[in-house]
Amino acid sequence: MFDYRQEPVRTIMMIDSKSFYASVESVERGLNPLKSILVVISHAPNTGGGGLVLAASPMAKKLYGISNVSRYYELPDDPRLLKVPPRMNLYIKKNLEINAIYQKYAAREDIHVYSIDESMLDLTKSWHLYGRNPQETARQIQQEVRAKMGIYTSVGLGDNPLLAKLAMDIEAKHSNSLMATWHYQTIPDTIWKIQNLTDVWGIGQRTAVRLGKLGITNMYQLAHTDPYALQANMGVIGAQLFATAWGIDRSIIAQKYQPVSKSYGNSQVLPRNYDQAPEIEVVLREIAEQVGARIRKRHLQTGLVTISLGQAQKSAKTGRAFYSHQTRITPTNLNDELTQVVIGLFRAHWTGAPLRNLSVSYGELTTDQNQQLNFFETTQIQVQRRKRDFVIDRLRQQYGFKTVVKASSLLRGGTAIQRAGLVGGHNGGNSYE
DNA sequence: TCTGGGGTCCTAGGACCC
DNA sequence: TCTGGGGTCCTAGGACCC
Repeated sequence: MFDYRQEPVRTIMMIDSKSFYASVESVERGLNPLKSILVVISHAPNTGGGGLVLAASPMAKKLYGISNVSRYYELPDDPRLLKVPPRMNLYIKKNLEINAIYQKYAAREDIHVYSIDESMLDLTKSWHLYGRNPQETARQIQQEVRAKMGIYTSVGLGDNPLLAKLAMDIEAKHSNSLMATWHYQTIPDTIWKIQNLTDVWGIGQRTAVRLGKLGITNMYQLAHTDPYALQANMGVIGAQLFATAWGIDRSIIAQKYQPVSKSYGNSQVLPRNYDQAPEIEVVLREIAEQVGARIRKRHLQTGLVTISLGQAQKSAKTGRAFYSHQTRITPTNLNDELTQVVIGLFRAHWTGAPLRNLSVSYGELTTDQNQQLNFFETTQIQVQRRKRDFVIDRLRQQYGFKTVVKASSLLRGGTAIQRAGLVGGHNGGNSYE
């Protein structure tokens, strides 16, 4: 069907730090990450102490069937099981150290940090410097990370990024060697053997159901369906899925991924249902300013503000729990302007139904070389406001969030003070304000 | 499981323009 | 003026990933 001679053949390595958070916590305690029985569990202040398992060690998974979405109350009451709080800042630091090791093996532009525990390396030009074949080089990287960091890694090798990622997800993670290699030539024995569509990167529950309606329930069937019918049915996604089934991925790491963020946003689940506009607005202001600080730190301005409101219950009318609204604005990164837009969106669109989830996101980012002045206020006032925002940002970076707190955050409903020190909504681990 | 949190990409339909 | 046609921009929603 496909003439693979036309496809790019590279040596791509997808590396995943096994049970990363749990492994870091094990190593910090002098335990072997494969033998320890440990879970990292978040006590988010907003979920009433319910707690959510962010990571479980392999043995914890095996012995108790704990998964990464287990809740605190589902955990067994067994003293052998270590339950530890997350330290997000530590994981970020360890991730940087691991990637520094990778940089010995591949040039910076040939490394793509995919997530906090996954990186993709293009070793086409460099693998031969370290081993007689790519597998030997991969083994050496695994050993070095294990020796220096105590962390085990799963490695998928492939002729392109897609094959490497699938080799890692589907085979390497579950094999004893923690390594697997997938080539174009072995697709019938690898991709086409995948029975569960949702195991495949890019196919979630909804897509699996849609494919099921077309009579497609595994990867072999997907590869042997009529691609034109698929595309007619599912658009670009259909074409992409078909390519995936044949292991086709024409991207090259150095070209495909530009690390520039397109948007920044924060969201949070509220500690209870909020049904009063003033207390909802307090939290929206807090989030609006939190995201504002993030874009100011990167010297960006936003031209597109989006809020998303999650209801306590699905709407009887629409059947949905979430709705979002956005608006374009003259680019800014000033708190007063951002909060004004966010609150304006809220007041224009809130249905009045109780809310449990709030989010604010800033897109259309541009650099803030020059401040856009508006027509309604004097230049002096606007410049002062900008300075004030930056001064507060610096104080908080140095001395902690609570150094400067808005009076409104002390009102009923505010969550910012409680959440100070969280990283990605979880405990940063080195913040004792 | 949208009652964890932070992102990206795609699509349908409407507004608006010529 | 849903009965001409093409194009762009914008918004809201859906789906997926880690």
